[in-house]
Amino acid sequence: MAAPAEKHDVFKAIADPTRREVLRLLSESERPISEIADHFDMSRTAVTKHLNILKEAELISGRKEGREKIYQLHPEPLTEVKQWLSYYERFWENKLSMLKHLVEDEK
Amino acid sequence: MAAPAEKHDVFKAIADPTRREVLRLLSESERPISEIADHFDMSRTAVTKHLNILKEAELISGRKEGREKIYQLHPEPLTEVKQWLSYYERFWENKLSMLKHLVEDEK
DNA sequence: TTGACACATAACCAAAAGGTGTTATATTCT
DNA sequence: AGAATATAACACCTTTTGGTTATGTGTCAA
Repeated sequence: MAAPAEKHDVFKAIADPTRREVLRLLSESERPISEIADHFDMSRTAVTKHLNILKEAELISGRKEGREKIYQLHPEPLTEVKQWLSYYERFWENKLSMLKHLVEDEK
Repeated sequence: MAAPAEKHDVFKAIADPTRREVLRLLSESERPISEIADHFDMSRTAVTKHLNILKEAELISGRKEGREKIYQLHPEPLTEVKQWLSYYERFWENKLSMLKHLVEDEK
């Protein structure tokens, strides 16, 4: 049975600065956990927890390679955030929309 | 000490579904607290807490009008999220070599 | 095959988040 | 003035989050 798409939703996943930094690191290149942990002032176990949350949000995935586990970025779920955000873009891109949006039937 | 001891960042503010729903409600029109609370299955007190978090993130503002407090959307801080996202957009829009292996299609 | 390495997992803890109800204050309407 | 309404402020409870240390499992290399 397929994993539930959003056990951890993306918004929660990116809410934490540490996790955002992890995503940035992985956007540069895939890395093993130890290399990721070196960038933070916390234990490797704590980093692993963050990685698991990101993995449940399907923002990263890990493959085993020998005794290392290499994590890599999966940016697709971020489209959900982008779509959510696009609804609000009109409010700052054209100021007049504060009146306009009243006529829209959203949802 | 101009900086508030606990400035809620935007990412944290939008991480909660209830708060995102509040933003959506306020995007339709400004509303008093009681009207917002009617949309949720929780106490008005709990809603007020969410409003305060949104206010600290400067996503909403409230003005007193008689005995009511009217809350209004301020979408500007969302630009921070948009900018953060734009860094990752290229990863799914331009198919950079690093992410070649990502062949998942969208729903 | 023994020992060091890389990671996972479990047990535990403190603090923050998210909820409740009650009381207090300010405003409006008779 | 007094009653009703809207919100703020306060105290408290429970769950989640983010971290720790300790221990276990699989892999590589001498």
